[in-house]
Amino acid sequence: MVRRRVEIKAIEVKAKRHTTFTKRRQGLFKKTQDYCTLSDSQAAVIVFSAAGNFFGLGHPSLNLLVNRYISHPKSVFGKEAAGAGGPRVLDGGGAEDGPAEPLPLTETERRIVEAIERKRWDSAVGDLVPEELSELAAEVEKIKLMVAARKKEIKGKSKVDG
Amino acid sequence: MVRRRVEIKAIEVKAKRHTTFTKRRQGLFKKTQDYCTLSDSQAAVIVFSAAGNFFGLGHPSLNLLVNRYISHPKSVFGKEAAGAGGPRVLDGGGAEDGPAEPLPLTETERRIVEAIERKRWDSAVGDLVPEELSELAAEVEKIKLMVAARKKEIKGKSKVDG
DNA sequence: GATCCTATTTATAACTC
DNA sequence: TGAGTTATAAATAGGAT
Repeated sequence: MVRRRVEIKAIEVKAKRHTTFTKRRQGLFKKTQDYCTLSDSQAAVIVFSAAGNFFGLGHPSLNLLVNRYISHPKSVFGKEAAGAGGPRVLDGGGAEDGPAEPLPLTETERRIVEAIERKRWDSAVGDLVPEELSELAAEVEKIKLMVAARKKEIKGKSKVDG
Repeated sequence: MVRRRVEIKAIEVKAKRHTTFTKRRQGLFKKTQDYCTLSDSQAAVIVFSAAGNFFGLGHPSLNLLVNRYISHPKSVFGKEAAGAGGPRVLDGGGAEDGPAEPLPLTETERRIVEAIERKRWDSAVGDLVPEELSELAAEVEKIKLMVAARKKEIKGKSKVDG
């Protein structure tokens, strides 16, 4: 019965902390869904417990929202991002013409090129560390998005041009 | 003064809908932050308005959480490789040693390599014809599967953090 | 543990400035 | 527009089962 108001600080007692982790997550997810319905918006929640367990929710879907975020200019993955300290992304920013000389490749990019040339994707990926995997995963997402966009473009043209 | 309880359905009146969109987002973000503090967890929220405006929040950061999600086995990257009945394995199923000399690249592969080197994925993909798109899509699938497999491999080796 | 209960705290719909 | 105010609905801490 909520004997007293909550202090917003880490709950010391493990059992209580876990109960709160479970109960509040339910509340958070419900609020997120109500939010989308009421305001005709799209929202997603990503949660990782201290132990590393994953919980996620998204409307219409978590993957769609993550994709949308990744391709958004305000994300570090987005085309217009590329802040000084942020992780490097492909297509590093300019809508301008291609650079006169190739930009230096990251280690991950170098691995990919090598993998393609040797037709041995597996051997290249097999050595990646977690950070590189995340980078590669983000890059793959970008390719997927562009493939989808190109497909849409083709579809649109075929309707008009035959 | 909350004259009546909220019905969870799309708010018709535009002004009201937008007010709710703004106010509830504040509440959602606050709850998310409190949640992380109280239960010692990590959480992120991604929101897109109906008009396409982006709002995001993450603890410790949105990018970190998205990265963590992307590389998590339960994301789309992990799902497909997880099951025994999943798609067949990449790289032609051969456990054989790599070829002594590089195989000739397909036109698509050549495009990809060039794209990586120029950091201009978009321009490369933008010129693809449907057949090439299919090929690229297949390549992307292969990367996804190997990322997932590698992720699984890492997880198995390390006991992981606390 | 999960789920139900319920006294309180918290969030917020309508309103005002 | 956006930032309070306040009466009421919703969420929830601690208990009970």
